[in-house]
Order: sequence, then structure tokens, then C-alpha cells
Amino acid sequence: MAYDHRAVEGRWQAYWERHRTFRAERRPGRPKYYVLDMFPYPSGSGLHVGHPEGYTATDIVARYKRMRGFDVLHPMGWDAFGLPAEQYAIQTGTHPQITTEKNIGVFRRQLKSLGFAYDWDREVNTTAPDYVRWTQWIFLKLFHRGLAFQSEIPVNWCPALGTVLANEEVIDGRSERGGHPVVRQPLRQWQLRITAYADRLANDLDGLDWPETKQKQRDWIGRSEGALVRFPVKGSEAVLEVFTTRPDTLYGATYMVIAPDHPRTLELTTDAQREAVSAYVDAAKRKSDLERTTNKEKTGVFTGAHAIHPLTGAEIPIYTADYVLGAYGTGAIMAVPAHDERDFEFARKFGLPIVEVVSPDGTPRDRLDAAFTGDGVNVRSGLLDGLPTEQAKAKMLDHLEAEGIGRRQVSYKLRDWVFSRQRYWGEPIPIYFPVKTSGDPRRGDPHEIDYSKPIPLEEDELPLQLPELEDYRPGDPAGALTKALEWRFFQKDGQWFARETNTMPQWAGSCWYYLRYLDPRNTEEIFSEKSYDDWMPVDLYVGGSEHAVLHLLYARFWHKVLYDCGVVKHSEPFQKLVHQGMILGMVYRWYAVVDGDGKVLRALPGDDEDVVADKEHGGQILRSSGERVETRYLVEKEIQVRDGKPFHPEHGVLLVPVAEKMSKARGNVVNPDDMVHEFGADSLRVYEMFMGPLEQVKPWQTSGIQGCRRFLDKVDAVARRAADVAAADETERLVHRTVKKVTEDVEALRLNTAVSALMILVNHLAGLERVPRSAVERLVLCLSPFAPHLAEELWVEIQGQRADDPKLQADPAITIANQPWPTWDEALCVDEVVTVPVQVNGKVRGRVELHREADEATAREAALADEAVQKATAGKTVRKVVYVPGRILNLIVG
RNA sequence: GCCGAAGUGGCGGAAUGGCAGACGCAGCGGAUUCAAAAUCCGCCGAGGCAACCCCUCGUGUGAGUUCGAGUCUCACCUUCGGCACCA
Repeated sequence: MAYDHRAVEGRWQAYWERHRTFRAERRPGRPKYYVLDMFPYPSGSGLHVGHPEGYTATDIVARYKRMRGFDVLHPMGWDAFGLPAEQYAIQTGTHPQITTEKNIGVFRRQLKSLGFAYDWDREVNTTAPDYVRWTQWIFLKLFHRGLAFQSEIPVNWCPALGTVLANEEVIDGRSERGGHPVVRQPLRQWQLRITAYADRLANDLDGLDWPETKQKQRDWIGRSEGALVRFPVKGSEAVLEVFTTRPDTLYGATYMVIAPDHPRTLELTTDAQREAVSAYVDAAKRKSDLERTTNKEKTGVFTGAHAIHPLTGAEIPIYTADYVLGAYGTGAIMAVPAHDERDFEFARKFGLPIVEVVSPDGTPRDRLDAAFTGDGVNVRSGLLDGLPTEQAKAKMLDHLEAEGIGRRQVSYKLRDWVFSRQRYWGEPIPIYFPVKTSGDPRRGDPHEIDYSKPIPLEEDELPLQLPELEDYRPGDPAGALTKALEWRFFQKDGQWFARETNTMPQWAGSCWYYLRYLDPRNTEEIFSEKSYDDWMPVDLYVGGSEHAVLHLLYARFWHKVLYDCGVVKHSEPFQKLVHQGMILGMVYRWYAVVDGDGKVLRALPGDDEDVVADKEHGGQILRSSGERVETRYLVEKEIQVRDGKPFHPEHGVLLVPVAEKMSKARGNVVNPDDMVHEFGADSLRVYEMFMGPLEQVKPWQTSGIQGCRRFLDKVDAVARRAADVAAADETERLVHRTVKKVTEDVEALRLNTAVSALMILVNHLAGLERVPRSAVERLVLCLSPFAPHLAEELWVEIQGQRADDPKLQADPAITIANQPWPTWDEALCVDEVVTVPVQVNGKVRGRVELHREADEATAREAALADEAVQKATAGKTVRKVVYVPGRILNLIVG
């Protein structure tokens, strides 16, 4: 009964490869469609079932569009720079290039085994010299426009990884990859001036068809409007500038705070306070981001200095405190404790005055129990008194500008992008510096590198390739490449130079890969203008939401720079964006009561309500006894089933099935290779689409893929019964409705309901005495984007030919991939006679058969003829009739 | 704390404001079989009823709008994702 998926899938994958069926070509007069997947990092563990989810969705769209007559560009490549290959190199001495090649081989084989319609001739690899060349070329564009610059700034240094990380790569004070602690440390860095594009990056989101990611990016950019206000420092020429979004509260400023890492902090400090402030500044420097974020208790030290309030002339003290960040705004604030929670807390702790200047109802109060941060009416505010917040802000801004005390200012949370990494496996930065030396720095002779004079490589010197290294270990804050002396130092016109030893972050290659697909073998240009006009912009981009602010923000930034350089012609690269939801693995939960050494004392069922979170120490405890509890999991093959319920095989406690992120530690990882082997690629594809809405998080169930396999077997069986008989009216109507439904669902990426529509049609056809060939043909066409191998096979078989016929396999034209998509007749999609439910007072009491456009009188008459309706309306008067033809008849009686 | 998304059978999920639970999984009953697997047919939200019928309840909780609410409005609860001393 079951078809031989291994034979079928092997045959058609070979066919597509032999004939290059999915080569992307422009043909005159055809519309184009560029459908893009986020390309993978080829890790050593291979594909997991999350990858094929988005890839299948785009593949269905690509195949569908092709059948609709579009020229389709659907490429794939490798984001191959990255830490794991390098860590493996450190452990084994294998060059990352070799590991990377090997992993790419595995990924490519796995993707091909899923039958994706990629144009493999356009494969790109971010580590290939031919690709690196253009990444560096773009870097030079940035450099020449002043958008790439060096600075000595406190950066996120991750000692465990031996590199700095971008702000976007640090989560809760830990590295995004690996979860290692991150500390702030000043280092010479390359940065990209993404802040210069902050406004455009925020504003241009408006025109994009993107999900909630737009809001995330707006939040990350964090634009806020306010004022820059100048506070003179008492007894000094110095002026302290602050940024505030609440200029209306200026009269309430009772002290100031300067960040400990502000360059002028020690300068302001009086001699008497110098020792205390220095100690505080040093301590703040040593604090990791993790400590800063977990301990929010306010700390700070008085600098001894005072500022003059620019409006009242009052002297207010200047503190330093680490709740003010050196990197945001001006690194100093005016503190308004009455109207800012943080300032309120600090003022309470240090006994500083709290003066209300905005009152919710306009009545001044003397005591405040908490900061009032909302809008209200100004009090105790001189010229602002009686004004509501919005007007008070505007008036104060005008006043500040008129008096020359301050001005309007926009501030962003977004920081410039720290673009250098101290690792080996990345693109070298194509910059070098003059060196002062009396000997040969390659032999370790004394030398001095003048980092203030960066010299860019010429375009024709690209690519600058990585040197061979014996030791890939990171740790040198100047970068792992410092060890490649022969590579690093060189002579030109008798003068010594040193190459930049930092490399680019992994994001560099993925910032522009979608452009290289246009013309991947071009050795003269990054891509030809014609190839750009042929395919850009990307019509549909699908990938994980974990890239919502990282990759997607960086890529948009580079694209805009290239736009300004005249390299690209659109201001945005990705018109429509969709994030596929993560696929979770099933595990079975139980609780273990453990002692101090982690030994299991006894087991508890997975739904035990006595288990609660331990708020003091983290983890979980028993509410009744306070004993420590750990959550443990079993995987499906370890459990014991009794009466249809899962139990622990040793402890015998009831298990609770839960969906968790797939991880090696939990043992709930599903390998697509196993699924392809056992059920076939088509079954995997159909199941991943059938699981639920594309964007949603979904738990994997192996029994589910089995159901999809049954569906495909049924299609196979039905198709083989195809005969030359006319389709009955009912069948023909269902076929039309199915074609319509599948078409509309694919267009809207509702792939789960498209599959279910196909199931309904197959179930219908399977129940027929004789199966009309015309119906099967359209079924197979609609199925082909979802299950392309089986569809190819059946497409030739239902025409009475043998799929394994070598002559047929040699013919590039027989593929179903180039067949026109079936059409439907709208008139056949609506039924003439429909069953209309009859409600009495909103409750369904009967059903009547009516023409879909029957008038109200007819409907009412038919309804009142129904026995059940008569019973429900007996002895009552019909007061009102609500009738929607073809949908509902509601009789209101009383 | 702030922003965003979501709560529907045993499970995944479906429903232009109009018969809640399509389709699939699991389960139950039957056919086939020496038997099993596979396959095919039927049942499958909860409660009531001797009973097909039928009746009542039912889409996180509580209000509201409406002839009619899973769907719209407000408040709340829970879960997930993101951000988090951003002045």
C-alpha cells in the first residue's frame, strides 16, 4: 500500500539536479519573485527540524509562484564564519576552513534530501575569498564615508570568549552565545556609525510589511525628544550638559548626577572628595553588567562640586552614581526626584530635597510618597505655573533656546555598532597602520604602531585573506591575528606597516548576502546592474525572530549605506518579512526531591501542586516541607504507559507531557535525517506545514508526521485509480473549491489549512467508485509545492507513463514544476442550495434547505414549516426577524 | 516594571460577528486476518436521560455592545517572546 519514498525521492532529486530545473532565469514579459531564506550557520550538529520549517514554507511559495508564471529566485548559502568552528580548531588543531567545508557538505546534503527548489548554482559562502572580497569592499565604502572609525571605549569584553561583543549580543550581562559573563573594559575598537542612520532606520519601517519586529526595532533604536540643558559648575569655567525629556520639570531639579565613567567626573571632584570618588569610579569600572543589572539598589558619592541652577541660580550638589549611564545622552543628568522614580529613590537614600513641580490636579502638595511621573499641571515653576505638561514642555524649550541655556535635542538608545572582534575566524579588516621601528618587527624588534593613521587597502588589493595560524586561541585584546607576524607586518617603499589584527563580527557576511545571490560568480563587480534590476528587492524573507534586532537591523543599515553610495536602488531590502515559530520537542516532566548533593531522595508526579518556586534562592521547593526540588525530564522512548497515561519506569510517578525547546541536554532533539529516512521528505514537509500557523511556536509529535504519511499514501492510492470518467457535479465543485482554497492559503502563507483542504479532497476522492483523472490531475498540481517528489512521480504515472523510464527521465520538460497552476470557476465554489440554521431567540432550533439567495418571506415560511421551530415558537408572536441569506435566520419571539 | 503576542476537546489546531471544535493525532467499537501489523468503516467536548430523539452547559475570568460574540469593547488572571536604571 505504502509507496517507496526512498526510490521516488532519490529519482526526482537526481532529475532536478540533472536538468537544473530550478535555475533562476529572467524571461521577457514575466513578473519576478525573489523569495529568501535566512541562510544557516553550518554547525557541526547538522540540520534540526526547525530549519526545514521556514525553508519548506518558502519552497512552497517558490514552487507555487513558478507555476503561476513567475521567474523565481530562490537561493541558499552559508553564513560560515563563527565561533564553533574556531573553538573546534582550538581543541583539535583542525583549520576552521576544513571544519567549515565539512559542515557545509553535511548541510547541503541534508537540504537536498528535503527536495528544496534552490538554484544551487547561486550558492554563496561568506568565508570564500571571492565573497570576503566584497564584504571588505563594503567596509571600505563605510570607511571612506566616515562611517567606520576607531575609538577607545569601554566595550563588552567577554573573557570566556576572548572577544568583545556588540550591545545586541549581550543579554542580561551575559553573552548571547554561551551565556558567559561580560565586563566593561576600554579597548581600541572599530565602530560603525549606525547612529547616523537612526532616524531613517526608524522611519523607513513604516512602509514595510513586517510583523511586530518593527516595534522591536523602534524600541531598540529608542528615539526620544527632549532638551539639552547647560548647568554651569560653581567656581569653575566648566559647564555640565544634561539631556532630559522633561524640560517642564527643570524647576524641580535639586541635584545632579554624573556617570562614574564620564570623562569629567574626576575633574569636577573637589580635593576633599577625591579619594571617595576615585574609589567609587574604580569599583563601578570593575562591576560587570551582570552585577549592575541584578543589583538595582542605588549607590553614589558626592563629588564636592555644585552646579548653578540655570533658572533659579540655586546651588545644587553634583553626585556621581552608576544609575546614570555614561553612554546614554550626555552621561549626566539633572535629578528631579519628585518626578522620576530613580531620582526619588536616590534622593530618599541620600536625604536630598524633593520638590514637587508637577501636580496631578494643579494643587501643590508638600509631601510625596512616590515620584509622580505622569502628566499634570505645573506648580512652583515660575513662568510655567498653571500650564499642563505638554504646554509647559514647549514653553520651557522656547525659553531655554531664547536664553541660550539649552536647546531642543533628540537622543537615541541605539549606540554605534562595535564592529571588531578579537578572534581568528572572521573577515580581516582591510586597514593597516604606519609603524615606527628601527629593526624588523616581524622578529620582535621594538616598534610602535600609530593607530591614529589608519590606511585603507586599495580595491584591487582585496580580498585580504586570513593568514595561516598554528594557534587559534583568543585572549589577546588586540586580536588573535597579532600572532601572525609575517602577515601582520610588511614593508612598502622602505616604510614598515602593520595590518589591523581585529576581525569583523559574524554579522558582517549576512549583512549583504542577499545581494550576492543576484550575481554570485561576478569577478568584476559585487553584482551587475542588470542582475539587480532583474531581481531586487526581496519579495519575501522568512527566518527566525531571534534575528529581529541583530541581523535585520544591521542588514538594513548596510543597505542604506549602499543606497547612499548608489550601489543599490531601493532604500529597504526586504519588503515582506515573516518569522517562523520555533518547533519544540516533547518531554515528560517529573519532580525529584533532592538533598544538598543533588541525590534523589524521592520522586513526585509532574503535576504535584506542592512544588513552588523558591523566591529567595531560585529553583524550586516543596511548599509544605521546604525541601529542595528539581524538575527532571524523560523522553518519549524512556516512559512507561499504563491506561494511556505516562509513568516513570523506576519511580512509578505520573509524568506530565510538556513541550520544551529542543536541546541535547534534554534529549528531545528530532533529527530530520531520521524523519526523511523513515517517512520521506514529502511527509516531513507536509507535516511541518500542517502542524499549525507558520509564525506560531509548535510542539513536535512524531505521531503527527505518521498521519501526514498516511495522507500521502492515500493520495498515491487514489491517483493510481484515476480513470477517464467524467467528474460528478459534487466532485467537480469540491475540486474547484479546493483549488481556490489552496491558492488563497498559499498566497497568505496559511499552509496548515491548505494541507487540510487537500486532505478533504483526497478523502472525498478515495470514497468514489471511480476516480476521475481530471480531478486527480488538479489534486496533484495543488499538492506539488508541498510534496514535490510524490507529485512528480504521480504526474507522469497518471498519464500512463513509467516514472523510472530512462527516456522520460532524460526529458527536462516533463517536470510538474513548470506546469501551469490550476484555475477555478468562482460560480462552482458557491452552492446554489444551502442549509440555513434557524435560530429562535438566538438558539438553533432547526435547519432549512434554501436557495442561497432566497428572500426573507420564503425563508420565514420554510422555517415555520419546520416541526422543531414550531415547537419553539408555539404560542408566541414573532417580533423580529433577522435574516442573512445563505447564513442564518433568527426569529425573535415573545 | 514596560512593550508585544496568545489562552478553544486528552493533544496539534479550524472557524468573512451567524450551526464552535474543520483537518489530523490519540482513544474506543467493528470489518479483514489463524493472529498481529497495515488498511477500511463507525463513534469520539462535558453533564442529564432506559433511550436513537432530545435538553442543559461549554472557547482563561468578570462585565459590556449586538437579534446573535471564540471573534468587537473594557477590566482582570495566566502563559510565552522581547526590553529593562535609556533620564
